Amino acid sequence: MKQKITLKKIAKEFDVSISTVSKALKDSHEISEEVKERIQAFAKFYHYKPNSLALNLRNQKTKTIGIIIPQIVHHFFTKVISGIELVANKNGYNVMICMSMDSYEKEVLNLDMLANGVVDGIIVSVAKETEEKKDFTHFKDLINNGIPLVLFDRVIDEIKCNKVLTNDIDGGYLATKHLVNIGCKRIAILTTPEFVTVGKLRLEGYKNALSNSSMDLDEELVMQINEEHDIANQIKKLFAMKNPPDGIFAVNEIYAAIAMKIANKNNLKIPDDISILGFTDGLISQYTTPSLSTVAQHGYHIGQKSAELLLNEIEFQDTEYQYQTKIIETNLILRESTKKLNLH
Amino acid sequence: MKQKITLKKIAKEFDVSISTVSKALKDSHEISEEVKERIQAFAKFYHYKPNSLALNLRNQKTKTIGIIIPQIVHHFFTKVISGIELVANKNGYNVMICMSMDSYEKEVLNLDMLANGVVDGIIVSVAKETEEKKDFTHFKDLINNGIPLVLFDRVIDEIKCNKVLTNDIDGGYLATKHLVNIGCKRIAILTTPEFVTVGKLRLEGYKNALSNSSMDLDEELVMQINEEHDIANQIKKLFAMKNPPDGIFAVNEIYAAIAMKIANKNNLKIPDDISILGFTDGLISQYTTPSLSTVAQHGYHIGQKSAELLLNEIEFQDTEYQYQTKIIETNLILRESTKKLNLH
DNA sequence: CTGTTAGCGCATTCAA
DNA sequence: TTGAATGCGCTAACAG
Repeated sequence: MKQKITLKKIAKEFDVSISTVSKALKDSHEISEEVKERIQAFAKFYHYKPNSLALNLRNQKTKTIGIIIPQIVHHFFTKVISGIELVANKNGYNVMICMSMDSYEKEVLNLDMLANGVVDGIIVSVAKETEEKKDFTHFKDLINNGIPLVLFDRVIDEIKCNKVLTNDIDGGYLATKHLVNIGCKRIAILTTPEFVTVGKLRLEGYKNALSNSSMDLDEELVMQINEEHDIANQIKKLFAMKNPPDGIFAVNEIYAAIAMKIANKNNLKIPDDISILGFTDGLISQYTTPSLSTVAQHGYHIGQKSAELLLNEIEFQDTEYQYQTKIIETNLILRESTKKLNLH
Repeated sequence: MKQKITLKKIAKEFDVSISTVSKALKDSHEISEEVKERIQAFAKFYHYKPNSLALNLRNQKTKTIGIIIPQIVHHFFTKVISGIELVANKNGYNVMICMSMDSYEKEVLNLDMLANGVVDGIIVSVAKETEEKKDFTHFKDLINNGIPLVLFDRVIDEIKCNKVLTNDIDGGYLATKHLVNIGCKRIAILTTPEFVTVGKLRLEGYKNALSNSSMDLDEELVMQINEEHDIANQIKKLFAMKNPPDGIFAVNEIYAAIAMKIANKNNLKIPDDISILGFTDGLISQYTTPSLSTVAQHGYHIGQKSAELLLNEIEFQDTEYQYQTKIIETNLILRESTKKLNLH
C-alpha cells in the first residue's frame, strides 16, 4: 500500500517549505516560474490531490449535502434523489443519503449527525412518525444553528425554510374531477390517515372536486388505510358495500394496484365497471394490465428544485435571505384503467 | 445563528487548558471529580459535540462507507442500499451514495472522490460501460492505495477483493428447469447483451437447464435486448415467429412485464398458452395481472453481507487478510404467470 | 491532577 | 520570491 502524497512530502523532496509547494500548486504569482513548473510536474506525476479531510476542516465546509428520506425503496424518493444528485454534482457537491425509516428517533439522529459539520446543508422529507408526533424542535435547532434546510413533499408549515412541494390539493382535484367527467357517480378515495399531510391534502382536493361538481360527500367512500394491517383486506370492504363505487381515486400507486387486483378477482371489468386512478411516480402503473391512469408527481423535478434552493442558500452571501416555497404542479397521465372521456 | 461550542470555548470559560477539558469530557481518571462534573454539566447544557471534521482529520478516518451503484431507481439497488445502511448504522457508520449512471467516466470520478479520504471503504456494483470497456485500472489503483473494496452483483473476476454475488447461473437454471418441468417445449430467454455479466450468467444457467433436459438450444429463442432501442418492438418479434415460444424466461422484471403485456395484446392466455418467468427483486411482479412468477434475488441480504465484509476489512488489524466471495442463492417465487407444476 | 507540545494536511498572513 | 507562523478542532504523549 503506497502512502498518499502530501504537501509535506513534496516539500521535502524539493527541500522547500510547505507553503511554497501550496502556492506553487495554486499557480500563485508569488512563486518563480521555474519552481512552479518543477513542483507541478512532480505533483502531477504522483497524482497529488489535496486531502479532503484537511480541506474540510480548514474551510469549515464539506461540499456535501445531506438528504433524509423516509424510505429509499419508494420510487418517488429515488426520482427525487436523482434530481438532487444531478444539480449537486453539476455544482461540485456530493450527496449523503440517510433513511429515517419513517421513525422520529432515526430522523433526529440523522439530523444531528449531518448537522455536526458533515454537510453544508440538508434536504428532508419528514418521517410519518414526526408528522404524527408534531415535535419539530430538531428542525428548529437546525435552523437556529444556521444550517440551510430544504423540506420537500412532506413539509411542516411552522418551520421557516425553503420548501418544495407537490400541488397535492390540485392533484387530488384533477384526479377526482376526471372521474366525474368520465361519468362516475360514486367515487371512493383510498387515502392515508389524517396525519400524513400529503394524504390529507389529496383528500381535500377530492372533496373540492366533489362539491364543485355538486356531488355529495359520502363518508363511507372515504377509506383511510392503516398500513399496519393488511391493506387488501381493508380495500375489499369497499367492494362489499351494498352500493359499491364505480370510480376509485387512490392516493398512491400501491393502493391503486391492489384495488385493481381485487376488482379483477371480483370479476369487475376495468374500466367499464369501475375506473381506477392512482397518484404516483412509480413503475407499477405502466406494467399492470390494464395499465394504470395516474396523477404524475415529477419527483425528478422536485429533487432538482430542492437542490437549487439549497445551494442558493448555502452560497448566499448577502444579509437578507428570503425563503421560498416552490409548488410543483401535477398532471394526469391517462392510460387504460379509466374510461375514455366522452367528448361531444 | 449561535456559534458551535468547542473545547476551546469551554476551556476559556473555566480558565483551564483545552486538554483538561478534553480529558474531563472523556471522564478520564486523570481529572478531579469536581472539575469533571462542572465541565461535563456545562458541556451537556450547551450540547457539546466533538466536531466531526476535526475528528476525521485526526483519526484519518470518517466512519463513513461509500456506495457506487449504476442507478438508484432500480428497486434491486434500493434493497441492497437498505441492507448496507442497516449494518453500517448498527456499527456506527454512515453511508454516502453515488450513482455512476452506468457511465465509466462517472464511476472513475466517484471512485476518485470517495477514495480521497472521504470514506473508509467502498461498495460498488460496476457500471455497464465499464464492463463493456473492460478497463479496471481505477479499481486496481484503489486497492493499491489500501482502500477496502467490496464488489457486488456486477463484479470483476480479475480484481482481487471481497465479492458478494447472486448465484445467477443457478437462478437461470432454476427458472428454465421449472419451465421445462411444467411442460414448456419451446423456451425463449430475454437477456442482455453479452457484456453484462449477470445476463451472460443467467443465459448460461438457461443453457445448462436445456441440455440437462435433453432439449436443443434454438438460437432464435435467445434474444439479447438492446436497451437503446424500443424494448417492446424487439420482444414482439418473439411472438411473430412461425413457431413461437410457449415459455419465456426474462432476466429481469421489466422485460418480463413487457412480454406479458404483448402476450395479452396478442390474445394469448397466461399461463395456459404461454408461461412467463422473471428475475428480480422488484415490486412490479406482485401487482401485475396475472402476478409474475420470478427468481428472487435477495438484494437486502446482499447489501447486509457486503457491508459486513467491508466493515470486517476496514477494522481488520492483523497482517494476513483473506478476501472472500459470498454467493447468495436465489429461489423461485411462483405466482400466476406460470402453469402449476403437475405432480403425479 | 493539570498543562504543554506536537501533529493530522492545508491555506494564508505576515515577515524576511 | 520564499518561508515561518498561525489556526481549523481534537487527541495523546509527555512534563510538571
